Amino acid sequence: MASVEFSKVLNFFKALSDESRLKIVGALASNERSVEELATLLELKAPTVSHHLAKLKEVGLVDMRSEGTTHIYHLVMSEMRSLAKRVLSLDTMETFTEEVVADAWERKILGDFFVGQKLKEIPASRKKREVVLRWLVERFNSGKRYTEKEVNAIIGKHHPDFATLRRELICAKLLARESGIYWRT
Amino acid sequence: MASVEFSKVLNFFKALSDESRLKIVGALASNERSVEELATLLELKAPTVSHHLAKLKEVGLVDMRSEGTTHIYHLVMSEMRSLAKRVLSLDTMETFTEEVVADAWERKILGDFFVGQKLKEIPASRKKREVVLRWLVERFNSGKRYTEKEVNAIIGKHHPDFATLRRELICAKLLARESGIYWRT
DNA sequence: CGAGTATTTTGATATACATCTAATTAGATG
DNA sequence: CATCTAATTAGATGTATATCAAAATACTCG
Repeated sequence: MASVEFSKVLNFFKALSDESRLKIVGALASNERSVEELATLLELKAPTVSHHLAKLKEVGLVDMRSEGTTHIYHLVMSEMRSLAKRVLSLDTMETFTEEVVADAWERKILGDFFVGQKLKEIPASRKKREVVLRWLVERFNSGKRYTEKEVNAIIGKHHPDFATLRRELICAKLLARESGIYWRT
Repeated sequence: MASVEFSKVLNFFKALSDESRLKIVGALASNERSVEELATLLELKAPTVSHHLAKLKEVGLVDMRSEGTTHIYHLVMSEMRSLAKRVLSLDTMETFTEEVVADAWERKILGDFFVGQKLKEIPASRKKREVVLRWLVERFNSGKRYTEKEVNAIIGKHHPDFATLRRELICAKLLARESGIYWRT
């Protein structure tokens, strides 16, 4: 379900969505610093800072080197940049909700409004109506030309009010008409 | 305390640090969508989605237009880009922990280890010792040259173990020495 | 090895907030 | 105006997690 890319970006945001952690990153931006040092700067206890640093380390935004018993943390700018760059990309974001799911809505609507081939009623909302219309227009062959009678017959198989639906199809630019002849756009 | 810049960036991260909201952004990346549509896509109830959209709108990442009773939301890419760009900047981050606070740590150490002008003990940790040494070197005039006896006397006013401290000052490159003569670097 | 210091881990507490249902508001339709 | 649909708001509940104190671990030095 959730791609690895998605989790990575989500964890990046989670890591930086805390006031203390963002301040830690700020403090490390100018200098590497020890835990106690950060605790003093942020007016927090050492265990709290340690906890935050662990989270930042988990997503690779900071790293540590030991000097005696002192642990000195520093930013990993490459990771910072790489993640921020990814966020900038529309392409990346689009993958967050997979295309498969993209039709879930339409399928639901069709399920709601159809019993077999019969349209129960014409949806009131424009969005839903559009889904039904796109389904309807599939009953027509691309390229083929239809008289109004033929159009009415085809639509009529699915709902009695063929006139309204025909008009809607034109309005939605799914069908085109010229001097009594209809065709798919 | 917290600059407006800081809050802006923090709220940006907070807004995107939730799985559902990140998916919403993903869904809106390819298309504008209604509340109900998003609810179907994410398998959430409409009120939940509404709640998330309100948060995203608050930070300016999405905006809305009404069409009948339907509210259609869309991404505000300019805001997205502007905020993400800001995050990339080291300069921005450095302002998160203000410079004023930057000395808090050093002041605390000095308070901990000094009683008046007297150094209670030489800090064991390198970091703390360095702070004390930087304070000590301030007792010397820049440019002036000192004999070892003079150096010992000055340091001796603050702590009996002038020999250790003198060596440390050299080692930390705060004082320089050549043929028995010392000066500030 | 024993004492001291820096850090981390553990456990407890409190707050923030994602989610849901139910109730309300607002627009459209007949 | 009554009704229907879409959205939002209010209220309730459960989960996640920031924080701290206390205990455990790791390293240094005499």
